[in-house]
Amino acid sequence: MTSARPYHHGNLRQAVLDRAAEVLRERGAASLSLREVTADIGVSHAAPRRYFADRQALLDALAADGFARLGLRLREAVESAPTFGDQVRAIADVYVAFAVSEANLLELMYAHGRGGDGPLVEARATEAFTPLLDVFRRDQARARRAPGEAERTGTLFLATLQGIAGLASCGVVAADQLDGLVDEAVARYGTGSAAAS
Amino acid sequence: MTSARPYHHGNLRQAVLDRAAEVLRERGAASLSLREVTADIGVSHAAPRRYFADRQALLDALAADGFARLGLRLREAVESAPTFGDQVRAIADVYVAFAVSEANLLELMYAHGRGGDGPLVEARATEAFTPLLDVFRRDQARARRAPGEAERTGTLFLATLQGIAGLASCGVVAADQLDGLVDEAVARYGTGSAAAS
DNA sequence: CAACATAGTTGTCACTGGATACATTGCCTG
DNA sequence: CAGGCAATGTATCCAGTGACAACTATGTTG
Repeated sequence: MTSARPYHHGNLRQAVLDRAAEVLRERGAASLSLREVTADIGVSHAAPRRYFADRQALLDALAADGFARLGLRLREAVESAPTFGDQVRAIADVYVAFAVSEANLLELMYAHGRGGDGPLVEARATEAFTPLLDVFRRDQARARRAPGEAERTGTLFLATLQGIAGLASCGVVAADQLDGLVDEAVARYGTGSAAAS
Repeated sequence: MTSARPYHHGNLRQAVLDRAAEVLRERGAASLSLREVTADIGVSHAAPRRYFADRQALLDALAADGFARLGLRLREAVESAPTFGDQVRAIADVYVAFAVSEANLLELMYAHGRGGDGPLVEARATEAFTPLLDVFRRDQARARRAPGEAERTGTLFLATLQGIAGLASCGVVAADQLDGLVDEAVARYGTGSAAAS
């Protein structure tokens, strides 16, 4: 292992993704340089080209991975919560935690939609939000509501969480206000049809 | 004073800002090149250095200007609406319209907070949102609520609007869902102290 | 072992942004 | 009104970056 690095890295694609994710988290997508990443890994500057056609492809992969991880966490959160209210609470906690700790990644994930080219990313995005919307769909099934209201409420809840996290990331919302905002959002959206009380 | 002299541009700073705003709107901050802007204006690429120390300074100025314009529109919206509900409605319309039509600018405005350096921008941001929060503060004054609740509700409303616009910009929310979401947000936050329901 | 496919390297080019030395203009003072 | 001087714009150079093409090392297979 201390011998000269083998010609074949063996897992270069993943190594590039890992290091790029670190840089992204620390300094943002704008200052993510392919050359720096390759230098850190210890390969030549053109090595990743085989796996990522260009810089944008690497960013796409990072965004897609981000959606996959976010979706997984949302799914786990929903599955581990018994009631609608608990699920809403768990979703809020998971989403805001993700959004705050990986603010740069989330920005990349969303900024990407405007770029236009990224069918994979878009698919991952809708897939990631499915568990969230399902929570509201199931709640709607228990009550009598206008069709489509679950999607609208769920999307509005998602938008609220995203907005909270965004304002927190950019400093408009102070850190000590964050929990209170999340609490209020959960209170407003988590009562659903069951807890009309 | 603004007479077109062959040598002294006379209004170079504003010309750079104007052209940069166009490029930002069309193609985003990432592909905003000082050289391209100066070429479009017809001066050399180093000319703006007198006014903008570097590229980031130009972006800062654009973001600050964006907050100023957004704040102005919010203020006008509030002043032209008589009741609390109307004001909330007007704020929502103005904010979402701004966020959708100037998505790249808004991204720059928010992304900036993370950059760290920008006291001016931060001041402009809080200033821009003052009219919005004031609307909720006045509503709170009419009702008896816990102190600070107005700020929290207002901030939550702002977060919701920002989230809606963000999801719409990146395609997670389709264009034909946008109005419905805004309507529901207004319904949820615009009833204020009057409708405790 | 020879031919081939795969994985990574080297070299190069175009472009971008920052820095600096220099030129031109117009004001300002003695 | 002449010479200095600051404001303004120009001409160049340098470093970093992404894209691309040609080359080389390694693994695989008949």
